Amino acid sequence: MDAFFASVELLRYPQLKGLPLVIGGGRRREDDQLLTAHAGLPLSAIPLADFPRLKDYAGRGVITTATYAARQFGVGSAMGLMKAARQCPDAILLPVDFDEIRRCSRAFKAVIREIAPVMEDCGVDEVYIDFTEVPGGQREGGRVLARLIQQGIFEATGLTCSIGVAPNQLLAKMASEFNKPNGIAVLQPDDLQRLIWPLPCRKINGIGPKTDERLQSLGIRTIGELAAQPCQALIGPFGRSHGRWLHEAAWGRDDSPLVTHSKPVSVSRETTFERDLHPRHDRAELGALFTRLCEQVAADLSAKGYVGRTIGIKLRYGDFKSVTRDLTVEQHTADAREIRRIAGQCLKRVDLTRQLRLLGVRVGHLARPDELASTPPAAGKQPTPGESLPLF
DNA sequence: TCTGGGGTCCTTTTCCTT
DNA sequence: TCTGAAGGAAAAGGACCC
Repeated sequence: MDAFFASVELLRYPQLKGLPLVIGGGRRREDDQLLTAHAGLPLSAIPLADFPRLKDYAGRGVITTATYAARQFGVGSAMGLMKAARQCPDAILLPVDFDEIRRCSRAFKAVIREIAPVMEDCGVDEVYIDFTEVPGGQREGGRVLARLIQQGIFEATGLTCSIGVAPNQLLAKMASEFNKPNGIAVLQPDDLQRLIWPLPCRKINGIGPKTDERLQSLGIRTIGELAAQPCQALIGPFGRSHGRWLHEAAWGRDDSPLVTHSKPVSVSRETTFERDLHPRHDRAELGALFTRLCEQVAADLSAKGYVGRTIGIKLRYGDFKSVTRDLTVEQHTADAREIRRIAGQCLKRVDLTRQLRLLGVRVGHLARPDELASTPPAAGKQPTPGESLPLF
């Protein structure tokens, strides 16, 4: 029996379709002022007229998502807000409503689990589902079950979604793009040459801008052209592992199983400043931000029930170059002051003479506190005793 | 000119131990 | 005691995803 997978993607804010509207990444000071002015109201209850237009907004950020009306002006996900403002100055700029997104995310996953319990969670708005063992999962090649799921999600959340059904995850993901925003596409194994090969390589989940650029420089633009390359010809420029993967992907082959249970690898918080800050001249401001990031990471760890022993920092300089430093210690922790202390040690190993645009704090090597009770402390570097002078 | 935030995974380099 | 090889863990960077 074939395995069937479906990739479901929620289309956010469909109730606002028709309006040129974008959702901005991150929470800005203006958003907080707006929310304060409408104290107690959920975002959805604030009149649209009260939100700023892109042309009135001057600041850093990117677009998280945009309605189709806004996309007609050439704005779309991941575009800088400044650039978007030039393309579509009258678009309305909404802040991200994290609470609402989390609520919808939980609701739509609950609907799916009820119908098809073997599910891989891929973020707030995407999942893979194994149809194989679901009664009736094979009817009309999976279309019947997909329709049932679509309907259930709409009833629970008022949101539409697109679903792709295919013999594996790689193809299901691509199929889900075929009939956006509210469609179902069923891909059979012999559809590969007709429907997949004409697509640009970038459509393969895992081929990003860098790999695409290198493929283009080799004269490879479509998935079909990639498939026509002997595997050996790809191993040369891309290495054994990546080259083989590219070849397999072009032929629609993917035997990766669904990951139904996973534990987090790391927890982090980072923030881009409204203006670049200098470690010396803006020391007080940076110090407060640094402490707050550590407190947030500690709170996130506690909320999730984890402790970690690799503490790291991330800096982005004014020229957008990033560096990271981390330190693994013996004792796991979720304590904000301890994280702050170890992250402070990491700070001593980076160049602090240049303007910074971003600062982040990360904790990895996670474990549950009850897992540690029975195991001896792991090896790691002991923090130097006696240090603690804050750099910011 | 512009480029968020929170993640995962992979590769390469570095450092330490045997 | 010195040296080199080998292997593992940690560190750092980069690509990618939603």
